[in-house]
Amino acid sequence: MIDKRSPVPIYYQLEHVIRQQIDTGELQPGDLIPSEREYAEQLDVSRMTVRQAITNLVNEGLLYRQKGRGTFVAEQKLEQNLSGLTSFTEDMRSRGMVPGSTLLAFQIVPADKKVADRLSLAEHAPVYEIKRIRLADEVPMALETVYMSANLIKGLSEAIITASLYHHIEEELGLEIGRAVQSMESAIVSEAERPHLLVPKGAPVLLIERHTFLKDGTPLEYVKSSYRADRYKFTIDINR
Amino acid sequence: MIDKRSPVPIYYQLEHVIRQQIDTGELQPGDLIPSEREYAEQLDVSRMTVRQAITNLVNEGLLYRQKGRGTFVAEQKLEQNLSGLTSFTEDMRSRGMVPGSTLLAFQIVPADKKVADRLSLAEHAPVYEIKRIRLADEVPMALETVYMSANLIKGLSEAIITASLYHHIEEELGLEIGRAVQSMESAIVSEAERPHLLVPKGAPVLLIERHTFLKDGTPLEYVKSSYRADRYKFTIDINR
DNA sequence: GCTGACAATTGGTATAGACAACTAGTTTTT
DNA sequence: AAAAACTAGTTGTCTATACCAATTGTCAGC
Repeated sequence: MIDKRSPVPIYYQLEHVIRQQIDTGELQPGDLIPSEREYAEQLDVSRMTVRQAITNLVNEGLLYRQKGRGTFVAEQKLEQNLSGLTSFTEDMRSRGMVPGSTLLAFQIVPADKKVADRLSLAEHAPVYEIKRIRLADEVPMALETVYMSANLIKGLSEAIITASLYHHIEEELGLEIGRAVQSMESAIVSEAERPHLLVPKGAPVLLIERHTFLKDGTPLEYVKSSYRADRYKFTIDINR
Repeated sequence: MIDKRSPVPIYYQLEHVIRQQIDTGELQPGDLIPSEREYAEQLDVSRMTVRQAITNLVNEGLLYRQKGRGTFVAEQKLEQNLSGLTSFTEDMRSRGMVPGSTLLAFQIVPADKKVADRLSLAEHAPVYEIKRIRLADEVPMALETVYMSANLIKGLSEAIITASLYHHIEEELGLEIGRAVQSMESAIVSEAERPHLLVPKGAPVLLIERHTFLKDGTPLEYVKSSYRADRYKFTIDINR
């Protein structure tokens, strides 16, 4: 089970063992695990070594300690539902729906002041403007407009957009996405959007704006979307 | 600087000192901090104790270690704009507004099916119901309803709520908040809410639902809020 | 000038032990 | 019967020490 002569640190081996016992269900959420001294004696290692293994698992949120009582298996951690940073396609799939898309516009335009600012470009610099209706199970879910620097992402085509834009950026161009800042607000559907979203006059929409940046901080894209409130709810899981 | 007779653990005191030196700029990103042995000798404590302090700061991302070289101050962490998990009070303060609150209702009621489910309680179990108008710069910003198990959080009073509910839970009761799941959607203001929010008929609101859990997985609270769309925008920073 | 050996310094892993603080149950006292 | 004292077991903090592994600089030898 644990090999003291192995070059793999003992605390790391023990971590692995406990992690597996939780994975396989041998240890259930709420279960009391053996005490630190018990592990130490059983494995013939120092208590501090056991402590190091357990501390790491506590920091990961798999276990929690209670002074005077013992150490317990934490409730199952929810997957981090960062639907913000995943693509629309992944987002819909994870919700059990079939994603689709209708291209409304795909062109290179000079950046207006707002877009230039968001992408840290000079005004009138060439940017792609991509407008799409996003479908879920064939029904309109959102209206989306993407802006990206045409100099940064060269040679975009309609085919690439239809396939997977993110795949192209990360795999083909080798650009690494670092972080995204997303803001959300509530609004009433505009008359311009209404025919595309097929909602009644005065219907609420969730307005999402996203700025995506590469690992080195370069702005990659600026996206504005309007989601139908009757079909879309944004969920986020926050760990302290 | 460090008091060995203090009941506050030494490693915790040292953590605080280093954290402050980073805050004040005495230690800049990229700086090499004193070695573990140096700290140990200077403070006349064991190296392991120093290590514990540094390890915690490394886990927080404030420092990073390099074997054979030393320990360095990490690049400035993006502020985690988790406006979801901070309280309304903190959220408003960080936006430069003065938070306020008007208590509409504070009572113990039997949990209905939905609330009981969200809090993992039996139906009709006693829960606090706290309804408030949240103000920012004296103007209504949101309507909020909080549900909490009356058996878990005993002895709540109006005074405690008005002061700081979270402070009471974490400091006085010693409960540790672990994570929160928050969902957001767009909606039209209901006629029941309208008089409190002072918005015209048909105005959009941002509906936020939050479930907060303790470290051990116990549901702590279930909160429903309606934010005025004309005054509130939710921002989130996502790191990959 | 370059290379290799060496030493000094750093963090990484591990030991053995001590006492404090807290919890839960048992026993004794009141 | 209730309260208090005790006990055994837990995690929390801390010490003192040892050796390992990686990095860096120095110095001798070619």
